[in-house]
Amino acid sequence: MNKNSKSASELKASISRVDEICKSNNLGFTDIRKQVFEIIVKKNKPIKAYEILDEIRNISGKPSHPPTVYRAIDFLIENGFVHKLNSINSFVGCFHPKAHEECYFLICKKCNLYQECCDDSLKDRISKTAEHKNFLISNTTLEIEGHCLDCSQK
Amino acid sequence: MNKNSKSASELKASISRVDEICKSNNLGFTDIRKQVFEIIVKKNKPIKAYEILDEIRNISGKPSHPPTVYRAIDFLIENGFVHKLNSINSFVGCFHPKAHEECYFLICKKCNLYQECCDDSLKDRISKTAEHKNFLISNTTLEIEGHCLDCSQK
DNA sequence: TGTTGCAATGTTATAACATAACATATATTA
DNA sequence: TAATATATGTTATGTTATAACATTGCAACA
Repeated sequence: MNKNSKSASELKASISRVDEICKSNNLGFTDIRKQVFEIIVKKNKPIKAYEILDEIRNISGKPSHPPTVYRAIDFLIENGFVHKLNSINSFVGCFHPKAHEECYFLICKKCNLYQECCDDSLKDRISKTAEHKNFLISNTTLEIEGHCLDCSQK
Repeated sequence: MNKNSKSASELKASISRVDEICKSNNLGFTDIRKQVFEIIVKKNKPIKAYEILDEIRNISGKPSHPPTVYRAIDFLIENGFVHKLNSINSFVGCFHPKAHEECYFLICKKCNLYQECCDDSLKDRISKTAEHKNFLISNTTLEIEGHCLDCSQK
């Protein structure tokens, strides 16, 4: 058992949390969206759209197409359940949806593990700079690539 | 005349600065690399690889292929003359090559203008957090999308 | 003065990532 | 039940990027 796999209960909790949010916000957490979310969260590493597509095909045995996956991803991102890592064209689940707007990521190039972080002082620093330049932020990408402790020791 | 265009002298200065750096570091600033750099700098907005390719084809009248452009871009990025904006798959010239390792970008979604910024306190904040998590940074992507003053007033 | 080695470029093909456009289904409700 | 809205299916294609191998040009040096 891989150290990155989430326990069944963590996984279930994560899904039901999103389920709750959708219910109370009147968002359709459809089967496809749920399945895509589950695949992303289960992997617990950045996953690519076409990997998700393959998973779906394997699971269902039926044909499935890119737009299906991208639409589900769009929904999940729009509602803060998933983030896109632009530097590696991959997606990760968000473990505290609606709890923040901005976050940043540490991504290990070797083992591919990532950490999602929130840091108010960093967030403040960024907004202050933007403000100072009279810039109105709509979204921020902050991705730090490198090596995690384990991998840098090897 | 567009407010974003660089004056001929600024452009020339930018190119000769890179030229100098290449000479003193024994890097081959070949015709193609120079041409790609010039196209990027001249545009003064984020430019896409295939736009560069089109430019080259227009200028030379000869066939030209993606690898040509991507190789030149790789060289320019490796040596800090150009940055990639991951959030919009585009490239921008760096106006203070070798003067820094990390920088961040404000990108206006409307007019597509960008600002490159260096902010030591922000940089410190980021390295401290990474350090705290025993993470060894190799490169950072920090891109802020939104609206610049002009565009948010319109 | 070959010829060897290397860095850069040319060329073909294809991989990887993402969306447009239109058809169909499903659910709600006027 | 017709109208509307939301979601999904399907085909095709657009966009971004690289693999793989051939060729060129030039410098080192035997």
